[in-house]
Amino acid sequence: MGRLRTFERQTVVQAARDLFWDRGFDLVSLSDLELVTGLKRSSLYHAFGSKRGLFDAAVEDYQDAVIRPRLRILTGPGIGRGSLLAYFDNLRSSVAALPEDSPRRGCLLVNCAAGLAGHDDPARRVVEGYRAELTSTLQDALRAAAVHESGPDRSPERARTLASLGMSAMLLARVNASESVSLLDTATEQIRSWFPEGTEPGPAA
Amino acid sequence: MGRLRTFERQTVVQAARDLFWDRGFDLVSLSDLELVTGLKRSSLYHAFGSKRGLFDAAVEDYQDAVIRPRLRILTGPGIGRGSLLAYFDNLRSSVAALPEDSPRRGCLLVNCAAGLAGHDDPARRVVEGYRAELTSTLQDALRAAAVHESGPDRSPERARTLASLGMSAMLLARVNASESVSLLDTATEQIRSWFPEGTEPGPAA
DNA sequence: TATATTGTGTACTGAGCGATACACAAAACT
DNA sequence: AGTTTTGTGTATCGCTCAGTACACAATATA
Repeated sequence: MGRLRTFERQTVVQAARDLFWDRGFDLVSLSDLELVTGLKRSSLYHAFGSKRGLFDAAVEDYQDAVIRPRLRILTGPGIGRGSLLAYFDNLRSSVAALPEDSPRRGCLLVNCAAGLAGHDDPARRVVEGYRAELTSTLQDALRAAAVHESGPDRSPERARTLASLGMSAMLLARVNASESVSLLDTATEQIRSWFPEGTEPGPAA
Repeated sequence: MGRLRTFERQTVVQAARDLFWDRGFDLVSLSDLELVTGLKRSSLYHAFGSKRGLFDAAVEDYQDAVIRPRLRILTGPGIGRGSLLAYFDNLRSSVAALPEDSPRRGCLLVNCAAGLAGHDDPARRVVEGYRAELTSTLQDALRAAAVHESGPDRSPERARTLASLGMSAMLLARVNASESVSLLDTATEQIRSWFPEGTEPGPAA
């Protein structure tokens, strides 16, 4: 059926994703994309239709390769206090470990929230989906961690607080990395204060 | 000493500010600025030197006209629980009251944090200054509200939590206004839970 | 091997960008 | 009144942008 593709789609999408992650949609040009992908315009347009098409593919890959693996920590085995702590510890590493000028600092979707999503409905839906999934996943873990609590269910407010600390940390990751880490540490402190050590059941009863 | 200016500098700066607020630096063109200010390029360049110069003036005006008046609620008389509640109530109104598509939704500086400030040092410094001032002002009010508390000083973590809720609310203001309001309500709940009613001294002893 | 089909490279388009050159307008000074 | 100084309008600069036309390359099918 004709000539075969000589590049791996995923490799190209990920190179584009890191560039969009770093600079945002508007500040990435097609020449930039040619450079980082090693492809010419014609190939990019042939495969993705438009700059926006490539961006959408990059966002999808970002969700698959970055967001969801991270969220899976929260839903994994031993959901509850431990998974909440693991989630924020993981996030903390991803801010603290990267060099000051790494393009992978911060969060592509948080950046979208302040940019594209303000006036672009598809982008808004993606960002809102991310926020909703993050909040509800946090809430599930919080409820699981609170099984022995009496009184009203505090998990909705707690989920909002933790989600806010996480999103703000991503927002500040490129502005003040150490403060970003402090926000994530604050999330950890909050979790520990809500669920003191020893609250959780061990791995084997 | 020559011909007099026929426009009010502040009027022009504020028109530009609202446009930058709405769309961000990159998505505002000089033609847009001519439209909203009613001035021609030559006058704009004569008065502000460059698009960036006008943007910087707009950011300064934003701080003077929007940020600082709001922060002053926190430092005013009766600093403490009441001023904290007033601050977040005021913020809540500014999100809830504006129409869905108002250009004044969200926060110019929060948007900068996710955009310009990632790669532009002057912008980063402005955003970081804002964050630092917000956090320390919140912390002062929290400390004042906690004068009767014993034990370790919890105001640093509390300030980070409240600042995060505020920044996240601004971040989400254009994505999901009702969730933005919920975050601000969560901040209010937090304040009330830390400082139950009756904790505060009345206006007159 | 011939043909159809698909991927890639080169060169270009029209549009919009930020910025500027320069003539003209108007008011303050002598 | 004449001169100087400053604000404004017009027209245009060079550049970069996203997107495209088209020739050529390569491979699967017949």
